[in-house]
Amino acid sequence: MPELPEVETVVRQLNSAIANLKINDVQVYFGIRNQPEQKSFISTLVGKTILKVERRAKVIIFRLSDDMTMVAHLKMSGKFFIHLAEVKPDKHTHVVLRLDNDKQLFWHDVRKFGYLKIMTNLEVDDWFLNKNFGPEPLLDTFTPAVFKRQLLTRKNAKIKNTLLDQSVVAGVGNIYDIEALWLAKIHPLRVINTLTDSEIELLHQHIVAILHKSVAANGTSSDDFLDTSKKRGTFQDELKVYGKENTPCPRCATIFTKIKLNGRGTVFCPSCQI
DNA sequence: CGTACCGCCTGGGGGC
DNA sequence: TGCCCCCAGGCGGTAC
Repeated sequence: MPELPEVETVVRQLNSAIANLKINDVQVYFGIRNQPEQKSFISTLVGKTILKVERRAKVIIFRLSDDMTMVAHLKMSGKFFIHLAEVKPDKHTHVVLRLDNDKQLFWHDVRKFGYLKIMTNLEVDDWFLNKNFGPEPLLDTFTPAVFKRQLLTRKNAKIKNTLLDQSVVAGVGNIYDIEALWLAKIHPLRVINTLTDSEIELLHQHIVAILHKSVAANGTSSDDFLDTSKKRGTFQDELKVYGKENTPCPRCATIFTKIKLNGRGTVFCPSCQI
């Protein structure tokens, strides 16, 4: 489940591998979510140059020539692969871009939740405004005070749910949410209103630290995340809580509990997360 | 308005 | 071996 570190890993690789390459041909093997006009999808892309690749929240942004932009969301299982010209698509490859230098960019998505969408640069600005994404947690401007202000926009909600709200903080998903709460010793059901300033500061510190560490490890491949070369990240080796229900807490040896919160598996220590 | 929760989609794993 | 059911979850849409 790609979150900020996994998306950042993909964006860096895309940017170094395909920036400044021209799109010479486009094949679509499956209808693209949010982009029903398949003909215009293809005709808009062909002939454009990929100027650079960026990230905002968990969205991948391909800046194209002629003031156009393609955005992509990996959702659960979306992947970009960079292949040489002779590699053939498999049953889950939905789009292939043939690029300069005999490179191909594959859009691959088993569960089909992800999307690609093409807009003009004017449209994409509006699209992002409408998303109302919160602050980027890896920027210096994401201070404890900013974090507190963002949290207080949802003062009666549970902290576990609130960290997943992309308008509060951009880029946190279920894995880093669970891990950061354990590191900060905060129970996932705590209501925002009840958090002390020192708890908020501690949580802020752990969110920033874990995201940085995971980016350095090329993300978490506890499920099926792969980078653009089909390589796994390594941060799953450093997870303390996610996927470890019914095993002892490394801090206090109490057996981890698992509950479901808004349909998401939530593992925590019932003893030292208060 | 704030908050909670369904459903999209598929492969993998457990139970029998 | 095979069948069935459940699980994973980001987030848009919707209900309350």
